[in-house]
Amino acid sequence: MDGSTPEIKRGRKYDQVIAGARDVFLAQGFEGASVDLIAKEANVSKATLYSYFPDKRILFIEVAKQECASQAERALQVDAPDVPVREMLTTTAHKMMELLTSNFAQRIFRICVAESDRFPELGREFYLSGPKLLEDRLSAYFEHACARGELKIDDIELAAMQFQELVKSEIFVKMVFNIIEKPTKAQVDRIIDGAVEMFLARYGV
Amino acid sequence: MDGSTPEIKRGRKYDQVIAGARDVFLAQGFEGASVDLIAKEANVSKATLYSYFPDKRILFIEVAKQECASQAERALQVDAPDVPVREMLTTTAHKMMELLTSNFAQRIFRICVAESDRFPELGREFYLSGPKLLEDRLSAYFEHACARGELKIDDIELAAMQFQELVKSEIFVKMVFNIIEKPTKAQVDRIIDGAVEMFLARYGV
DNA sequence: CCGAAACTAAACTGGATGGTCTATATAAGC
DNA sequence: GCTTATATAGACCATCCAGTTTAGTTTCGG
Repeated sequence: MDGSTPEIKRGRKYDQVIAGARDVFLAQGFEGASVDLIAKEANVSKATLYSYFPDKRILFIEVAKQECASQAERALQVDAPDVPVREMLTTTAHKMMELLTSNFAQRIFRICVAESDRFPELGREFYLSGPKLLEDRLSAYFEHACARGELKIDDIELAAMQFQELVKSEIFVKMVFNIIEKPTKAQVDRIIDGAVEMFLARYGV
Repeated sequence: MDGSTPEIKRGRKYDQVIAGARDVFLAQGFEGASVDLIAKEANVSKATLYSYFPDKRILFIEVAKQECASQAERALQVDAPDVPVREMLTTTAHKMMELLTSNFAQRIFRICVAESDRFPELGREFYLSGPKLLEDRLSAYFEHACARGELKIDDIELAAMQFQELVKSEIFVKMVFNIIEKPTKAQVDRIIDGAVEMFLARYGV
């Protein structure tokens, strides 16, 4: 989307390095990923890698930030403001669920949680490009819906967060902790219907 | 509580080892904690430590499991079945919030998330002694309240999970990702009141 | 086609760490 | 006081890994 990554770049194999690093970090986490493996995976020599990035940490946060930003944008679209509320909530919830249950989201979530002590800016990045982004989009929609008289909400931000949490409910937690592998369609529908119903009971007109 | 830990134990400095290991693992995670440091922290020689536990992994899951089990029991009490619903929801939410925002909970959550791939049983343990335990207790209460006619719930388990998620909403996430250090009283009240209100709007009579 | 810039493979350094081993010391029961 | 079980310090080993260096090779603009 932005054509060129600003700061530390130079040289033609930059993209290979990033791609290789992404794969390895995603699969193994920060500690687990060895620079040798990243270099091999990227089909690049270690020296080249180190000519781009002064050290492993910087490579890591570069990759992680990039990944957070790109993925969320893709998946967290919210319907146009004029779609009826129930429909909008349902489709948004399904999109969320798709993302939440993806292998990718699970992995990056785990890494961000684990490393957000060592890399404070990483936690922040994840939050902004995930939960916060969606909150903003939902808020914008809710604003319209309130104006239209379809919803009645005092604290719009709160409502947006609540909806997110309701959708995450159970399934995400169970997946993170390896209780289930993938939810069945029935499980998903139960959670989503429950979330929509609850939301409308509270904020519907 | 149980007097003696069953399997791998032998020798009189066992408790010291566990205590030292708990401190170090909690502060540093699995990889970050070196066995030398644990031994030093426990005032025990490395040889002694290895005479109790065949390796670091086993020491780790022993400690982690123990910690999951003990802490949750303490904090996740739910009011007696005859307390009015609104009151019960509010006090339970406050207890949850206390636990969720504690340094301890943050640390162990992070560790369990990070390591539940490497140690599948750990994730399971955490889930059972945390979210699942509370779900069961809430469910039991809700059952009574339904019978009493104070609530009307079809899917009680779902309701219990939903309430938990609503309480966790925003604050827990923000803390995990280092957006905020500790919530203010105002923030807490906003979330909890919002959760209770929403729950009652959906399931109140 | 030449020369600089980018890249490469692989050896190497230095440091950390899990786990073992040995030789010694304390403590308790007899 | 002697025996046995347990604990101790710390040296030691093998492994792994981040990061550097070197000596040689590819790529590509001019």
